[in-house]
Parts: sequence; structure tokens; C-alpha cells
Amino acid sequence: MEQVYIDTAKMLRAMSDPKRLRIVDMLSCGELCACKILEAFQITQPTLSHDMKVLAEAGIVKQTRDGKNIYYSLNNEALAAMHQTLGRMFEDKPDCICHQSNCSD
Amino acid sequence: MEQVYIDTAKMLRAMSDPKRLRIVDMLSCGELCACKILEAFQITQPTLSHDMKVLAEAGIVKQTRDGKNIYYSLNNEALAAMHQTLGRMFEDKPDCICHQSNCSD
DNA sequence: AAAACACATTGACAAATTTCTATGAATGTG
DNA sequence: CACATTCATAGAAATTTGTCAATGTGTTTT
Repeated sequence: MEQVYIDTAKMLRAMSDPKRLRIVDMLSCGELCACKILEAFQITQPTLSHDMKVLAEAGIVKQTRDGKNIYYSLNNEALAAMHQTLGRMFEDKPDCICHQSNCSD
Repeated sequence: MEQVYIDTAKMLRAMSDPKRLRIVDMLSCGELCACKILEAFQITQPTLSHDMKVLAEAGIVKQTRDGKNIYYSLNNEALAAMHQTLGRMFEDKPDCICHQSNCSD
């Protein structure tokens, strides 16, 4: 399997939970500490910690510590690249893998 | 949870498998029958059938029967709408949910 | 009608995911 | 230093997912 499918799928998987997708939306205007994100959901703190780890490991969010707080922010470059890659997958294109096979019978 | 997160997450989940993402890419130039898609992967026919059902239930692909064959094609309108929704989630915007909270302490 | 073909469904199993409670680690405060 | 605060990790239970072999359904061919 080509790496682009593996890498893109991993980012999509991380965002394929409504709660994590909402977290991405919440971070789109700037960084937030975990405590503020937690307030927006009916989940326990360890659950959020796990979700943020999923997003971080997919390269979707970055984190920095400031005293007691961890501030999360979007990795905008990675998200833009993924968004563009996804858009290209939805479009026809001359070098597409689908031009290498057809259903002839 | 707002419906847009649920709906978008469902489509992302369906495409969060490298193999299913590749199937979407394969269909981006036009329809293909299941038999031709199957040839591109090292999986059994029931596994592909299950994957196509996941994509169909997420509204990503449509299907039509022609004789013995089932032809799958992308639901381009739904994909375009999802792609646009996703792009807006990544961007800052005045009415974003994130403007309703900040980490003040 | 019988056989062949293409695809879907069922049932089973292992692996991954989600979520919690309990606890640990790092940092700041009295 | 002792304690509170913030976040991460470990372990466990329930659920979901991915995959297959076996079988069922619809269509065409002989």
C-alpha cells in the first residue's frame, strides 16, 4: 500500500471521532489549554488526554507547556497538506491509479 | 454534539482505512465494478463487500447493478461538501466555537 | 432447469478503540 | 517542605472493527 494512503488514513482516523473533530475546530482560532478543552465535553480528564495523544501522534496538533498547563494548537501545515491531498484524491487526474484498470467484461 | 461533527466524522471514519481511501482514489475517474476493485487488493471478496458497504453507508459511494456486476461510483456532491466543511473547520472564522472560550488563568 | 458467475450476508474470531478508575509525574503555592 | 493543580500513564472492561470461511441471493448462460 502506498505511503500516502497510510499517512492520510492515519490523520483521517484521528479526526474520525466527533469529539476529536470538534476539538480540531475549537483549535482553529488559536491554542487552548487542556483544561479549557475539557470543559467543553462530558468526558473525564484521562479520556481527553488520550484523545489529545491520538491527535498529536497523527501530527494534527502540537503542544507546549506553560507552567502547569499544556497548550495545544493545530499543526496547520500538516492539515493543509492533508486537505490538499484529499482533494486531489477526489478529483479525476491523468496519472490516477484508476486509469490503470477498467471493467471491460 | 452538533450534527456536522457526527456526519463529517462518519465520512472520515469510512475513509480512515488505507485500503478504503485507495478505493476512493480509484473511483475518482469513474465507476468500477467490484470485481475490478477486488483485483487491486490482497483481500477476499467478502472483505471488499464489507468495505464497500461502509463507504456506501457513509454516503461516499453509490452503486448500480448492470447484469451480474455492481458498479460503484463516488458521490461527488457529498465528497465536495465534506471537503469544504473540513476546510472551514481548519480555518479561523469569526463565528467559530473557539471564540467562546479562552484559557485565562 | 441446472450450472456458473458476481456480489451480499452470516457467524466467528482477533485486534483495535473507547472510556473509565486509580495512580504517577511535573509544576506552582503557602 | 507539604499540598494543590494539571496533565499523563496503567490497567481493565465494553464496544467496535477488520478479516475470513461458509453460505445465500440475484443474474446470466448453457
